[in-house]
Amino acid sequence: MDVRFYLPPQSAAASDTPCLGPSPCLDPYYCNKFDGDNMYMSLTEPSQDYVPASQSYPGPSLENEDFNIPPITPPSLPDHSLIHLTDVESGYHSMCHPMSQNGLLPFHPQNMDLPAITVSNMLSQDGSLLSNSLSVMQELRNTERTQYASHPQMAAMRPPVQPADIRQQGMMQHGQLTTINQSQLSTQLGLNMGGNNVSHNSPSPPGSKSATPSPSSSVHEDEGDDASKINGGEKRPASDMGKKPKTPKKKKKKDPNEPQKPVSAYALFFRDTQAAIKGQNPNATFGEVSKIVASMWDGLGEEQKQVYKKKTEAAKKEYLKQLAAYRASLVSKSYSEPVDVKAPQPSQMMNSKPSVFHGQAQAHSALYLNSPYHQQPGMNPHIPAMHSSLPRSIAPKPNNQLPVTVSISNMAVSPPPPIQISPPLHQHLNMQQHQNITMQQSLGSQLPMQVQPALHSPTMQQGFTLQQEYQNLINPTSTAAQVVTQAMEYVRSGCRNPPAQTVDWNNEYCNNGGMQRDKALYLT
DNA sequence: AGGTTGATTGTTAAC
DNA sequence: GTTAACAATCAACCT
Repeated sequence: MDVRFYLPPQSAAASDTPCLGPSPCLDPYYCNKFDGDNMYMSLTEPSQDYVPASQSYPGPSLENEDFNIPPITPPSLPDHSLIHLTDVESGYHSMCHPMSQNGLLPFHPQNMDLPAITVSNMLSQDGSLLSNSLSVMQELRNTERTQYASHPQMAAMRPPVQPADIRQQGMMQHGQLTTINQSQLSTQLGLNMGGNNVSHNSPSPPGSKSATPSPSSSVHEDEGDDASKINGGEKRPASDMGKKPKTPKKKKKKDPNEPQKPVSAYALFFRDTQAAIKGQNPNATFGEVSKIVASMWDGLGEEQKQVYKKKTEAAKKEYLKQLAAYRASLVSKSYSEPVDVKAPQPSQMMNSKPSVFHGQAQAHSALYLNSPYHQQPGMNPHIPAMHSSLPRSIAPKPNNQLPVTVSISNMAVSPPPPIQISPPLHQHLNMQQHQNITMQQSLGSQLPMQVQPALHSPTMQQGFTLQQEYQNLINPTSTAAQVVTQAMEYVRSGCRNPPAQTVDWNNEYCNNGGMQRDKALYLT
């Protein structure tokens, strides 16, 4: 019998993260504390800069992926000195992100018939950020139906049973679980549920096991191997258990440094909402949560959806910027690589995929127009082979459990290994340096490392580039401290007075940023 | 197809 | 041989 103890990737890092309560909390997700008066519930909120632990680390993907948006990491970091503050103590909690600092949720069981759980990242009806607080009236079990019974208005608002409702009904069969009253949830979220005030129970049968089955891994296996393993007594994939056969997913390998595509509006909504749902129903399965989120999304007002869509669009724009920088760095890398790599044989050059480079070069030709390198005929034939050697050898295998540098520069890239670059190649890096010139102007003094040879690594340069881009977005003239100050001012003002020239603080900080950093900190 | 989350498990590398 | 880290997979739903 093989007994495993699974330690979530975040946990190790979380152990030294101030998990905010009287006692240490090793679980970054369910960090519940009770200090006598307040119960703190940590709902670590996934965020855009959250890098999944199970991220693959493939070679550079140079295909024509024209849509990747990397995580955007706001420049400021949460002040963990405030983590113990309650709403009263930290005035702005109630205005914006009651738990954005650390994911802690003030919980006052003595004050309520219905304990409230506050969840961030929610939008108000008019599209502006509510305090991002979602006070979920946590119903005790079996209260859902009585809600409608005792509140005729709500009962009247209850829409005809919809498919999602049917699903929910099915989910309500179990009474053991904490009930989520979605109408109240929505109300607390400030979301216009469009009359879709359907209560959602997220039953998890007592003793229900994990939300998801654990199919056997199939890292190497083909479909045929699946059968053999299954027959060998291993756990059968859920797809074999009376469910529709699932098409085997074959994730293509991606460069870990490659900007990540922006997630859809729905995905953002899912991120924001699932934490609340899980907070209410820790035992809810993913499927149940997903259904609830979906029904909430259905009931979401168009304005609210638009807010999410705008965020997606903003992320898209940011992605395009970062993608350009990323691809530029790839090309720059490709120039530096050959130093230590044998020149490819002619046949290799023929077999290499010209599109790999050419596609990139074309896609970003504007970036390279000034590159002397590109003006040198006869150089291109080396490029494909250079790329072929790029992948993992250059990009260190990211380890999410390691203390990935928390610096802003790390938001999109992993710490690059020192790359030895011969002097001539530094010339070619000028291309990128040119791109980064603004970055260097403002960050140069702050980043003395910049002069170190290792930082000629395109990867690092890219990181700085992105950092600078982000900073420029916020306020081209701001220092990091000023940025933080602006953020704090904004938050204190209830997220209603975005500082001039700032990036969309609603999106980047008030709505997500704080939690993003919480998540990021857990990861570190 | 790929994104959301988290749990689980197989594989692999390191000791 | 043990252990830790990584990668893959699944759930329901949306884009």
